[in-house]
Amino acid sequence: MAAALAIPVPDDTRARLIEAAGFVFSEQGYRAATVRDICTRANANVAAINYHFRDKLGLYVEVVRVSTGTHGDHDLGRMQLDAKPAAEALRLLIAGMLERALGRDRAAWYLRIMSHELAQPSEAFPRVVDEVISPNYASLRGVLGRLLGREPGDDITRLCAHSVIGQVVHFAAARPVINILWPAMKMTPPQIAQIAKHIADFSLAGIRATGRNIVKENSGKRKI
Amino acid sequence: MAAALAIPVPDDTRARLIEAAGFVFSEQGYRAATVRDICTRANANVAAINYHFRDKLGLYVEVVRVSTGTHGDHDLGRMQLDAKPAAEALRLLIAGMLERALGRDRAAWYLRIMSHELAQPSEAFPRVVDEVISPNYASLRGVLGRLLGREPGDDITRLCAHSVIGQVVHFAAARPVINILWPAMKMTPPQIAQIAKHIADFSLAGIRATGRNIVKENSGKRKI
DNA sequence: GACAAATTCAAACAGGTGTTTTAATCTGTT
DNA sequence: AACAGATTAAAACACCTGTTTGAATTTGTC
Repeated sequence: MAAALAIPVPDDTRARLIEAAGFVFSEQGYRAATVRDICTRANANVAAINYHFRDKLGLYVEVVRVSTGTHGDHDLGRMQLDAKPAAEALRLLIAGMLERALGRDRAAWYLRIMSHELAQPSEAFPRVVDEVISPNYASLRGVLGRLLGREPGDDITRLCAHSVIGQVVHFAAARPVINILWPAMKMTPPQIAQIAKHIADFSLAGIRATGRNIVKENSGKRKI
Repeated sequence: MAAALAIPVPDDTRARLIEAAGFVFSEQGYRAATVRDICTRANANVAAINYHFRDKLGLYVEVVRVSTGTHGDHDLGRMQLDAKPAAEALRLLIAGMLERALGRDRAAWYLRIMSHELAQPSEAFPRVVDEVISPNYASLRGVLGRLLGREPGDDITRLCAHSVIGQVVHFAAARPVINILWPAMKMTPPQIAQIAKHIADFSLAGIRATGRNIVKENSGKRKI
């Protein structure tokens, strides 16, 4: 936590480029971001990107690698989700994703870049899905499977997983709209915690009801 | 309904441009779409856009205007939501949004363009929010307010509204990722109906639990 | 200090973008 | 048929994109 504040402006060009690129890519997405903008913010020459990362895409995958390596599924792994009650694990997962997504530091890059990939897949899309989205999706399905008493691969489990992801991603990605529609919502830390609590409460009720209804309707296994 | 199928390829250039632009804008967003691509699909000259709509932005706002005028909040108004039980109204709202968003015809433009605006606001963003998003947001909050026994402007009502919107938008916008993570989900009409039912069940349970929990925690009015 | 490698820099490149221009063509009216 | 206006067409425009070039500068090593 303190370390992030201790390295506001790295001294070597390569690190400065990653820092600036992480911000710009997470703000505008891969395609809309321009190398000139990134280089200006990094106090570097236009040719620096091509020298250090071969091309724009090379810089992008490096940013993705860095942001997931430091704050991605490794973090989720360290949470030791399996050792906790499923409901507690879900609350931690949601709060963790939301805080990272709405923060201003490097930890925020990861989910914002993902939401841009959702809206407009880049050339690195297959790789991003495989290395980042897929494992996190699996973790979430694991927790939800325990809550539902179903397999992680079950259709019901998957539907619930997407309901949770959709809420988190929406609060992270739709901030410009929310600022206009709901001016009182300033996304301050306590407000973020409140949102996380809401999503968790809302989702846990939805998950429990979904499990109950499905069982009620059809007491066997059900496929869509 | 039948009328939409009766006009697959309009004969005059202006209409063909709107048709092609609606598809391209909803697929790629305002910025990533190119006028040359649109004109090629419309069998029109590159200069046609500037002649008929002044510039690219003029064509865009016209597409937005058309898609909301024919299938936007007017449709929601025609649903006569107030005359129905709140839970029923919510189910209709969700199913309506999802079908329009995942369809292939002009009705799909509207929500897809909105999701692109969320990820990357265009120059027309304030206008789009005012004329399209805001009224639909109000309709949804009205229904949710009835379910929760709260004002449409209440913080709890707003949180629930965003939970519903987030789920719908996610299933509409994240289709490329879902195709990879969940190959069995082909988004066929029956599957879309199943998703709509899931979101409605999930959300109704979440809404009821949210109302209950808030009242339980604090029996007065509560502000975040 | 001298040399070689690594790094930075300004400039230019090729390709794509939205837009404008100017002439050609079509359309409807007298 | 002839004219005037509306529409289309090809070409060029100015600007921005990512990338490359080749020289200047810095850095590390003997």
